[in-house]
Amino acid sequence: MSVRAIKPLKETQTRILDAAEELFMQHGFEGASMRMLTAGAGVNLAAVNYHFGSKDALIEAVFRRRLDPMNAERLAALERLEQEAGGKALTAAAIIRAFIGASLRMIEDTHGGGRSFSRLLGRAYTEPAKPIRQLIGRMYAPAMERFKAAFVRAMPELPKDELVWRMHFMFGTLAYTLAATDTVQLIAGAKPEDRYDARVLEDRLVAFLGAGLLAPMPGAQPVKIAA
Amino acid sequence: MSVRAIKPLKETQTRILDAAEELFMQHGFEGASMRMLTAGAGVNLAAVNYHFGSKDALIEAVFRRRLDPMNAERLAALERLEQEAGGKALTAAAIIRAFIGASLRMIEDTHGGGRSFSRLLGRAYTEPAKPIRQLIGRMYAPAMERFKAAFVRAMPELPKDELVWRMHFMFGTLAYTLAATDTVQLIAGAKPEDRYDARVLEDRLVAFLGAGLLAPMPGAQPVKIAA
DNA sequence: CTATCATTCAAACGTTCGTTTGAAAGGAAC
DNA sequence: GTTCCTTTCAAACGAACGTTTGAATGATAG
Repeated sequence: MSVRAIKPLKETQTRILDAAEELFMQHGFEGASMRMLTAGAGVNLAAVNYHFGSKDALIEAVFRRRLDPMNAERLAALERLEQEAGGKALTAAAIIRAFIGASLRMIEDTHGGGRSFSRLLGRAYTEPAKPIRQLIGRMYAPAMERFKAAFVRAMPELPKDELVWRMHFMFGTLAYTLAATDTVQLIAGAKPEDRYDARVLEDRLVAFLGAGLLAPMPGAQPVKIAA
Repeated sequence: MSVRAIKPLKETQTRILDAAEELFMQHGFEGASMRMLTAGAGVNLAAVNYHFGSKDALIEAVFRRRLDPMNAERLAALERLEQEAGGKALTAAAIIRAFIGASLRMIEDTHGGGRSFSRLLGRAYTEPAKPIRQLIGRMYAPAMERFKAAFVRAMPELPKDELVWRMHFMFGTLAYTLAATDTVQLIAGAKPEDRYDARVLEDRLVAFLGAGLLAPMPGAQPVKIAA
């Protein structure tokens, strides 16, 4: 662990991670072969097994590199909001913004590779392979608990069952928006060029999700909420 | 094309399609091998290539079998609504219900295999493989055009750009809800047992999505809509 | 200069992949 | 009974997969 050991080691590992991010996004985890990955990174075929141990371990490393800081940023944003508010309740819209902001800012990170990762992340939620889903679930768990509690405080009159569902829906919207920036063009008229303006996208998402989260309860009269 | 030719042929093809639906859902398109698929269907390894030509053609057949009728059902529901309404404008909620109903009813079809397919469909939207995405897009195109027009009539004051985005969000919520009924459990407290009650789920989705679609425009004051 | 050690490299490992092949099976037509 | 034709079957195809190996490489420490 001398000076020598640090620089070239990190060099190679980083190049592999960057290439993996891009190629996993393009071809999926099974579709991107070791030969593809190492060729894309400009390293020897054996380098992934040497530095990470296996392909599965590489997949985990790809997620861990971005997801841990991203969730930390989320939590920091939420705590900043709560401190600024003193004891007062936050609005649902503000909490949503804290949650999705970290994801959306990554879309704009074109040269740092964040954009590839954000799309990859959007796809990972529906990945068939169980280990990957479990990994994602584990990495998100602490942040989700915190945000759920924040939403409960912001909307005390909304039943917990319903909140859980609506957070689920919110997550789906975000995941799909991240994943599909370049994929299925289901609706004619979508303009790809403004998809990557994170600020506009954030406003649109907050408007849509905020209204959805605060919607009147499904079955009952318009204002059953006031109990 | 005698009597003989029809019965056993459909038998084998159907068994392959059923097994493929289930196994593609569990392992993904690349993860489910031909040997897995044919073993699951109880047919010879060569049967897929004989009846469908290739694995890719099988994937297409799996989607086509369910998706074409599903979109036809969607369009029929919309037209029924419009006829019932006479010349009057439909509500956004009613249109949403017509759109998502066909998908949700499939979740409840446990013995017919529809449930496997609905989850598979949810995943296909974020599939890395381009041919699959293009296939899905092509199959949805006519229905999406129709529903977009219906939403425009129902919400004439909403700018078209914004509508396209909100339909995109709506689609994401639906796709994720279909795909994730058994996958990522991001939010603690979600109860799997009531996930498959399509009627309750439909009401919840309509409440959430209806509010989102009708949300005030993002940037401006609460009632910029009235222009 | 020599010894050490993390890293890179070309080559090969055994396995599994999707597909093809040619023969066997078996009912229908005459 | 023989011919025809669709379907099934066991076996094999070459290609690509993730991983392992043992020798070269090259910078560092004594």
